Amino acid sequence: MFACLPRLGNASGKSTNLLWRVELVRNFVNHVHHMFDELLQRDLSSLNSQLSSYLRGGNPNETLGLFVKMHQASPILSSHTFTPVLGACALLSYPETGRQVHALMIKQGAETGTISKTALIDMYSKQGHLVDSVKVFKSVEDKDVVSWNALLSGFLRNGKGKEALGVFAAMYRDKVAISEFTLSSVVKTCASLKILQQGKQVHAMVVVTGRDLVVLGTSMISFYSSVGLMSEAMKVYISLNVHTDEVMLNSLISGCIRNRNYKDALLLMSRQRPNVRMLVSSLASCSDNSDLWIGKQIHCVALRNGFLSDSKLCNGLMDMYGKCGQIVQARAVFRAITSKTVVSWTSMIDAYGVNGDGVKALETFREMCEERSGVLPNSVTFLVVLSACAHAGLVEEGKECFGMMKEKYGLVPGTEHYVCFIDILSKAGDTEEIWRLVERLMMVNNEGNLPYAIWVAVLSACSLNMDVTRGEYAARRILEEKGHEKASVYVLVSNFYAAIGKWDMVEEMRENLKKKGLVKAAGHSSFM
DNA sequence: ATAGGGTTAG
Repeated sequence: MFACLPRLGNASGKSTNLLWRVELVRNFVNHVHHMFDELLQRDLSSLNSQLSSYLRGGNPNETLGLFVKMHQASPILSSHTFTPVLGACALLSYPETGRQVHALMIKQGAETGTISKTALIDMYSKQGHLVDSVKVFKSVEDKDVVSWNALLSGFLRNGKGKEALGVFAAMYRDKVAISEFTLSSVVKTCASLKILQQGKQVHAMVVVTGRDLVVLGTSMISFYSSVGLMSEAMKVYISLNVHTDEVMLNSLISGCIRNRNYKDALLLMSRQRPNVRMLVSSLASCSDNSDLWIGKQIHCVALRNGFLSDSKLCNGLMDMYGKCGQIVQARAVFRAITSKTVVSWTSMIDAYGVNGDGVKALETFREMCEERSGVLPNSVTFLVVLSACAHAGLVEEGKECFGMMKEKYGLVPGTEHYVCFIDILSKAGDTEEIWRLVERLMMVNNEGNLPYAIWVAVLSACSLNMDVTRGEYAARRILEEKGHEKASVYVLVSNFYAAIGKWDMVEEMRENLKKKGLVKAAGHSSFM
């Protein structure tokens, strides 16, 4: 609506513009009147459905824009206003907008009721604010299956698989009648945790309930693919006797490629016209497997079908070439992209970074930061830049970038950024500075707890630099950590003690491993 | 109000 207003910035200059300025203000006032008239003519419920239809059409910005105007025009809104608006907030990832809407809901008394609260649970979890999500869930008086499902998928989305299973168990205890939404999320949880037994049990439940088999079947296929059981995935596909569902076929094809079953992949690919989404997910599998040959085949298919104008596909190609060490090819794809997004730039920087060319990575990063690139670096960009610096031992540049991230771009470093930065400082041999950083982090963190990954980074820095005192402190923190009683913990700590020559402690770690039954059989070659 | 494809970056 405001797009048709003249730009006030043009009014600068001579006094002859005065008349024009008056005209401009008059236009503006007319415009506002017009806007109010328009709003008054339509009642709240039709505006609410307009909000929903913007959201369904994939235009969260339009939803928020209309909402702001509605809020200005009339102070009272209904809960049907807020649910689509929360959905838009969830999509847009401006963390504070959702909170502001929540505050407004409380002010208007519109946050009560299961449906409103479920929308809040969903919004907070999609924003990564799990704590708030759980808080809202606890406040729901009449919890129904949908609010439970929203909580479950929230844990899943935020990488908390174990907690998601805990929610499922709680639903069982509370005798909640589960739905196909529940099953779908639980199957996905089993896939992310790679737990075969539970996944099979859920498969049985899917068969018993017998509803929505195409969607649930697709989940089952991707579950079996992720645990490496392609024969089971294939069985599900055949038993459903639905051979043309694009989503299901894409799931099966990318599973085949991930498990290096190229024969079946090609066979299945011939059952549908190639589509961008399928090629992109296949490319991701090629990147993981460093399968340059099949990656090149996909490049050819994309070329023949005219898909090279798709920037997402090009990003996938760059990533594949980068991971396969083909930096020249990655660069060629990058140069040909007409509208480079932040992902394109980040993929290119990372391609240089993983190939050890920190200088080229930084050069590309600086080019990206110039205004004419039209994009801004985000937190993933900084992560790949920092990891390129760590990899190539570019200490000063790494420090500069870490500072720039906060000061110039206002981005908050996450655990991964700190891990990378500690790695950089470790390359400089500076455990003093690492320790100052750790102390500063412990001050701001509640109860002086730091994420496990940070202590791991500190410990390996201490191993590298033979810092016995600080290393032993980090080792203690790591061993105290709950839920990390895995072989990798003892191996990590044991490697530190080996580095500083404390062989009695190395032995103690080995004893710990034995006591907990974590010792693996020694490796041996497989020929007879 | 919740659910299917490791769509692209670590």
